[in-house]
Parts: sequence; structure tokens; C-alpha cells
Amino acid sequence: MNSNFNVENFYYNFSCNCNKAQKKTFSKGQIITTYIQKRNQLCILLRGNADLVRYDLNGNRTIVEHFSKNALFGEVFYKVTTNNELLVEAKSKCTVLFYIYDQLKEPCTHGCEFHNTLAEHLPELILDKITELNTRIELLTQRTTRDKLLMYFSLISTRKLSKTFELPLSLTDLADYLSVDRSAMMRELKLLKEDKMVDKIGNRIILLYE
Amino acid sequence: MNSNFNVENFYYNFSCNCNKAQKKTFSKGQIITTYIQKRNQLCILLRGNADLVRYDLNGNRTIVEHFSKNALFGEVFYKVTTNNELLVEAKSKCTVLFYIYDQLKEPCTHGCEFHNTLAEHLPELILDKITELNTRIELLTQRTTRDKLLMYFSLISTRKLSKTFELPLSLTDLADYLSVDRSAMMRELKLLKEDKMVDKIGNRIILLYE
DNA sequence: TTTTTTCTGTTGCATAAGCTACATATTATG
DNA sequence: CATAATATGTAGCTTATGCAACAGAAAAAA
Repeated sequence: MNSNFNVENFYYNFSCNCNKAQKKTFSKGQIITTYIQKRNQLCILLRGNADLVRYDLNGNRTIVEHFSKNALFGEVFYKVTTNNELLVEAKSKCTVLFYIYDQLKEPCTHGCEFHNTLAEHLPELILDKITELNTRIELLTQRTTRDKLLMYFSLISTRKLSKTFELPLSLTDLADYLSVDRSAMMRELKLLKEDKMVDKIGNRIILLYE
Repeated sequence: MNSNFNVENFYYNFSCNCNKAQKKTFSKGQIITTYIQKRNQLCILLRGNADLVRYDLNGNRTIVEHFSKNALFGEVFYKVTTNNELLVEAKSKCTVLFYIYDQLKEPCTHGCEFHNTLAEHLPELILDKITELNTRIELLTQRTTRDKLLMYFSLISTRKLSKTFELPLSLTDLADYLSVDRSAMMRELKLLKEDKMVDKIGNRIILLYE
């Protein structure tokens, strides 16, 4: 996170008297929201993991983004310009806070701290989002599956400050996230092991280079 | 553009008394800025065309973004997380306005209209940027060169409200933008012509389907 | 203008990556 | 617990795409 403000610190203090926020819980597999209607929805993932998934006309599934605790998402961040179906799917039990952007960005007339703090720090949070998107673009412009894997591992490694880490996604989902065929990705993963670039024990990745 | 506010309307009225903005002119081929230093630079392209280009360690060139008149760019939108070199190159004669984000976001104490209007509409403009980035991600997650080309054409067509349009990029640059090999893209373009999906006369594209 | 540089268009070849299929392991669920 | 469902791991075959090389067209520079 680049922003000074961290949503996490406010989660436990959450109190909103203004009825402009809605809190809901979802169980695994449920659809949290769709990016079809034009309602400028802004959501905060208070608990759990979720994916923004796109299904295109050929039946391909792409994980556009992967959200974990405190992630911001919603259709306000993604004015849809194509015909594809965009869904946010709960990967585990999720608690989600829903706002309407236009209501959120104005200071709260009921003076709820959470709402006001969020409104104040919105530009920073949105800039953080941009950084994530740019990183994702950098990942997707890698030309080979090998380069995509190595860059993805490198990003997670940097974030976790360790050359050893658990994958936050299943391998099936990782393939959809990197936009490559799963079996081809598995093959490349095996080659990376043979070349002593990475090791892999179950869902645990160990970077061996440098 | 999704935002109500349009930078263009303010270009001709531009007056900034506060010395917080700097206006510079660049000739074709010059480097407008680099995304290395951490200075939260925000730039507005008042005139001309420019590309945000990345050179990776294998020598591959990627056009990360293509900017035309009124585009917003700068390192504030792209906190660099990798080691790659990022440059903004002028593709034609360019006039650029430079701000420092932290100075821009505060209302101007000298009361210059341009600055204040920009500060006020910054969140919208940043959200527009996010939409662009998401569209780019959608483009890059297309699995085949053919699908990338068709989606790119479809986007330009929608923007221009016409099935016939000039490519805003050279074919060489388009390949770098779609992150594919140029000759492979040319081959696919020929196949699209043979399949009567698109026609192409010089730099002019004509969509034939639907 | 002429000369140089860059862009376009095309081909043959090599290989990375997609697709299908299946067996085993792991994880949900009644 | 048993059974179903999903995820992992692997292989063979096919195809799309990358790479190298070159010729002609177009654009830029001298």
C-alpha cells in the first residue's frame, strides 16, 4: 500500500449513522456484485477473499482482480466499455461494505467518522488502485508464460518480504489470472523446477535465484 | 471520457499565477519524463502525441499507454514496483503542463481558475484513468492476436462512432501496444482480411462484420 | 532534390503454448 | 463416513506465435 491511510484501522471502529453504507455477508461461491448496472457502487471487503471474474463470449474465464481483506472494488472503478460479463465472486465467507460513490465522496452530514475519513482519503486510495492496475498490466505484457510466472512470484515475494510464500490463489485460478492455459502453465512450472529457478511444495513457492 | 469535466475547455483559458505549474515544449523523439524518481509528478498533454514506453531486460519494447491531447499522465499514476525503465516519449511536437500532485490537490492560494478547477475534478479524472487501465487489461487478457486486434478495433470504432477509422498508432507501435510480435500481427491482419472481417487501406481500417 | 532512415508487408522455420484427455490427490458435502 | 466435486499433475498432438531475414514503400533528414 502506498497510501498513508489504511482501511484496516477503521474496520473495528466502524460506525455509520447515515444509512449510506450497507453491510452484507456472503458465503463461498455467492455473487457479491455485478458490474453491469450504472450505479457507481464502491465496495470494501472487510473480511474474506473474492475475485473479479470475466467470462467472455468464447467461454474463457479471466480473473481480472483478486481481492483480499480491505480491498476496494466496485463498478465505480470499472465503467464497463465492453459486452463481457463481470462478476465479483466470494472465494470464502465474505463481509462487504457497500457505498454509492457520489454519496460517499461528500462529507457526512451525520458526522460518522468512518465515512468522513474514507471520503477524505479517497483520492489516495484510488491512486493505490491505479498502481495495482499498472502492475497488472506489466504482468500481462510479459511475453511468455515463464516470464509471467517469474514476475508474479517476484511481486508476491516482494510484498511478503520473503523468498518463500504460499500462493494466495489456486493454480487453476493463477492460470486464469495470468491469462494462460492451465496445463501449459503447469508444464512451465515443471520446467522452472527442473531449471532450479523455483521450488514448489504443495501451494508453497520457494524462489531459488539470486 | 466519463467525467463531466473536460480539460480541453480549460486549455485556452489557462492561467496559473501560483508558479506551481510548469509549461514545456518538446520536439518529436524527446523524452518528456521518466517514471523513476519519486516526486509525484502529474502531467497534462496540451498538444501532440506521446507514448509511455517500457523497455524490459530482454530488450522488448512495450507501449504501456498512448497519450493524445488532454491526456493525464505522470509518475503519480504509476508508483513503480519493478526495475523496468519507463519513459514518456514525444511522438510529435508536444506541449506539456507539469504539476506536483501534492501541490495540485490543494486549492490554490493564488486563486487561479485552471488550478482550482483541476483540483476539484481530480477524483473524476483519476477514475477516468482507471477505466482506461481496465480497458487495457481487458485487451491484454484476450488470448489470441486475432482477438486482441478485433477488440482494439472495436474500441476505436466505438470511440469514433464509425466502422471506418484511421489507426492512431503505426502498425509497429500497435504490435508493441498489444504486446505481440509485429510480423505475427501482420500475418493475422492478412488473415482477417481474407476472412472478410476487416479491410485495410493504408492506415485506414474498415470493420466488415455485423 | 537525393540520401538515409523508418515502416510495411511477406515468408520459412522453430518452438511455445493451446487443446484434449485422463489419472490421482485433495477438498467439499450429504 | 462415504461420495461427489474440484484441483493438481502429466502427456500427445496441433496450432498460433515468435524470430530472423529481406524487399519495397513511405517518411524524414540532409
